[in-house]
Amino acid sequence: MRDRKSGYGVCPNEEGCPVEYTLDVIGGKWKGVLLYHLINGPIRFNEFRRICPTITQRMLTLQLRELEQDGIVHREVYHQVPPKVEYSLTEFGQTLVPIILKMKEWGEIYKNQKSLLKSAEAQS
Amino acid sequence: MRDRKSGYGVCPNEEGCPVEYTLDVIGGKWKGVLLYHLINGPIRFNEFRRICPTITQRMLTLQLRELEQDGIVHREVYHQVPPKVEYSLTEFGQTLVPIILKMKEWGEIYKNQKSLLKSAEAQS
DNA sequence: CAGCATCCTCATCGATACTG
DNA sequence: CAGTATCGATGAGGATGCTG
Repeated sequence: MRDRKSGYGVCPNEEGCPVEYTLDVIGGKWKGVLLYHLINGPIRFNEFRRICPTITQRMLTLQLRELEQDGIVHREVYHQVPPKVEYSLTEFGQTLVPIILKMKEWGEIYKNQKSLLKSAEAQS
Repeated sequence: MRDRKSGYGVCPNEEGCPVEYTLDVIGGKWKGVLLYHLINGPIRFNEFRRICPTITQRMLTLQLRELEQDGIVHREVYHQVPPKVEYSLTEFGQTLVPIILKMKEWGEIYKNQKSLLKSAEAQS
């Protein structure tokens, strides 16, 4: 992911790939999850680490930076000791909320159902 | 992507990551695009290659296989000469259509707007 | 036509150590 | 607390050649 330089516009002769653009923004390994949690309000760096213990510090930083650069996430630095940084959705980021929620919804519904369908298809 | 073995369930202590599951299914580099085009009906292998000229044969095969294994896409083989294989959305795959369309919508709207917001934020 | 197999490259990601 | 820097391993992905 994040090969936007060469990534977006992979279908040069055709207009119909805005889906790809969207996926490029939210399709990172962790971005969906991070965004999902940001819906409820600002989150601090180490809060994320608690929420997703398996994400490495490095990845968390990188993914957040990308979201920040895409204008999805705002990074608010409080210059104090100890330091405090809060991440939140920008107005632009808010426009993604419906999609995130739909993905959440779908995941909840079909997370289990899929295995059923798969085994059913395997028999046919 | 497609590290489902270790990928899904990265937030072990928490339930709220169905988003991740969904992204795992549609988040592949090309899956979104492939699915998007399948909304309009079955597509043959080389049709895809025409639609997305930059995708390699190998990648196309792999991505389609994954979608097939996830029960999203159906692969219909016509045993004839020359061979013909048609890919289509399964019923299960159809449940993803609203999400795909929402992503398409978002991509269309914000593809341009983003750059505006970004430059605006850069100045602040 | 619609692939599979192989080789190889380069980006991604994790682990570890260090910092304002 | 919230990172950055560096190194090394892994695996995604491209190029090429062959097949039913």
